[in-house]
Amino acid sequence: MAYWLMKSEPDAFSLDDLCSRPDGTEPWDGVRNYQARNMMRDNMKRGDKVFFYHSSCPVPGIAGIAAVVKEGYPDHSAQNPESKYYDPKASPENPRWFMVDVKFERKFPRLIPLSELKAEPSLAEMILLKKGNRLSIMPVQENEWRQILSMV
DNA sequence: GCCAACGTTGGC
DNA sequence: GCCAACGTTGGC
Repeated sequence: MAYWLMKSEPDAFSLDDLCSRPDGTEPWDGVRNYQARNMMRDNMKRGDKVFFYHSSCPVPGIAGIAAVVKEGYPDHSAQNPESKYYDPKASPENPRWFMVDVKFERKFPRLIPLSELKAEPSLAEMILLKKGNRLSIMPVQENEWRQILSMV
């Protein structure tokens, strides 16, 4: 089992939104970055755990945990001209973009702010904290996962 | 709203 | 294949 971190803007889709979905499940559509796509298409497996990160908000940070419940499949929003995620280069033969389904697992009693993650020496190697990183989906090491859980 | 950092596009 | 221009991300 692997660990991941997925970013979402809470104004658009928050951990609470995920929790209130039927079955607590949501397709992670709209990712239009090849590195992130490849992770969803090739690497994220059913049962993997995900930190749900809130970005572009007053206090960015980790809000809780979700799990991968459906492995990579075509992101059909890319083929829907009505969708804001429409990509004219996507087709049934070449879907181009992929997504996974994630399911709500747990909301932390408090959000773990980015500032605390930055201040924790043992997290110095986290991809999230690397200068210039813009990935919206990234792997998390097991020791990083455990460290962050201890900060909840 | 600013801006650093990075990704993508497209002319050549 | 190079690289300048442009677009996006996301913290601050």
